Amino acid sequence: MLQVTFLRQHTLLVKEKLAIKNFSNPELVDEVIALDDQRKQFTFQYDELQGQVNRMSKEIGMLMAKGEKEAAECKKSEVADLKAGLQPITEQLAATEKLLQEVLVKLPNVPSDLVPAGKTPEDNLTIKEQGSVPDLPSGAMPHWDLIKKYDIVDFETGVKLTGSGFPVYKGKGAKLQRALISYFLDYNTSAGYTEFIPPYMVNEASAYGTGQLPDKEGQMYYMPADNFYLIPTAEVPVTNIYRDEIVKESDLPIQMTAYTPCFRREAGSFGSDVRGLNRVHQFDKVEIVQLVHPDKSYQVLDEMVAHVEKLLQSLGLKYRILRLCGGDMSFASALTYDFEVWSAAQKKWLECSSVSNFEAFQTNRMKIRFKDTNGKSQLLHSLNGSSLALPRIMAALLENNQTENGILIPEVLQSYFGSSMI
RNA sequence: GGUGAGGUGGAUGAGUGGCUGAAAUCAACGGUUUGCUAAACCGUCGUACGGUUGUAAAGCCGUACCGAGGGUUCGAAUCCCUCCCUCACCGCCA
Repeated sequence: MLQVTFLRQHTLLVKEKLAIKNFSNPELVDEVIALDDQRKQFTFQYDELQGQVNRMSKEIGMLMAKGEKEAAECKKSEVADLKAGLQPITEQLAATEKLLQEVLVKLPNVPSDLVPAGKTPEDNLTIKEQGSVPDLPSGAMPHWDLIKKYDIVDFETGVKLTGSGFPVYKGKGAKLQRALISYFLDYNTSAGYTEFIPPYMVNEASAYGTGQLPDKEGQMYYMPADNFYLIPTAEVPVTNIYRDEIVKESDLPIQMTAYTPCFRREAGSFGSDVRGLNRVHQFDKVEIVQLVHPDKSYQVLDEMVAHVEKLLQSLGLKYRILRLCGGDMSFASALTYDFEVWSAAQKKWLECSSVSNFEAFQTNRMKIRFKDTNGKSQLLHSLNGSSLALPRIMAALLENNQTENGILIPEVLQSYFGSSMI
């Protein structure tokens, strides 16, 4: 959620920038400002009247104490008149505030200056491409065949247990998941992130805080009996840890990491996009989240990108880094870098991480603040990224590392996995 | 699931209709002093919104907030209703 003062100060700029996100209702910005003007007016009127009521009530109390009943009764009727005038103002104020809020949440975050214009993923900017394509043996297979050959992931049984998109990992497949999770977490914690194991279900307030609600409820699994949502990413519970908190500046930066399963209801695409592990309803992911001083968020974004990049390098995967164009960015993000790994057998790029700076967009909603050196509270900036999402990493590892004798396990994983081959 | 108790500022905790935006203690912050890994003393110490003064830093005034929402009343942390949550014991269970 954008801040109204920011919209007032940079009205034109905001409209220009929102155009880069292909936002089609720039007049909503003016609407917000007009509604806020109204809000101020009604607030002023309400405060004035209510102040009078409060003063008179005190006087009545003093008159009663002195035993001047008649004077008190007289005042009471005066107050009654005032209160009659107060009621419509109260209603108008509430209505205006509600409307303001409704319009405000429709405005996406303003993209940073670095964001390229564009509408589709083709317009994303490739920042870097690195790593080599391995020479695959003849008869190289895509991962959905490899997992059958080595019997490490079983989709059919997943369908039997739950439905499509709920894979069952088995034997070495399960072990490899565990190895990846442990390796990723250790990598993150040694970089200074604190590990968390959060709940996998959240309440409405948390889902609202990170922007899943309102609007995107269809993308989450919902438990009506308890009004809980299954988390689509660890970002939701982890960022909400600091909801409604004011932290000390000396406690910054706050760096958190968590492994969680992620649950996504989203109606899938079609064809090879959804085959195998490319797109599933339940998957594992290790997430990193930072809450930082607003002056530092872009520096931290670069650090997080470098952090994820080194992790991919350590796995020996060919990857590329994209700076997302306005049209492909999420609603809440100001700047996003996507990481994609090369799937040698499918001959396509698979997204495995998305690292974003949300500036104060999320923290404004969640009221995550810090006290600056002058003792004033200011919103923090929030950032998050995957480090990393497992299924596509697994797919790429299986495909790129297949040999006639089996699948090679990257060196950094071997101590976690317990052997060098599947 | 059953029974009971309760939700007050960073923490503990007082406060059952007006002088309570809220005692006290602790923590935190600033200072003084003595000195050595600390004590004593003094001071400061919630948030949001609105108005106003000021170039600004900041100040002043007002409004709201004592789990959330509603009600009674001239006036509510205090009374009533609904909801949420926490704790304890019991039941069930990993």
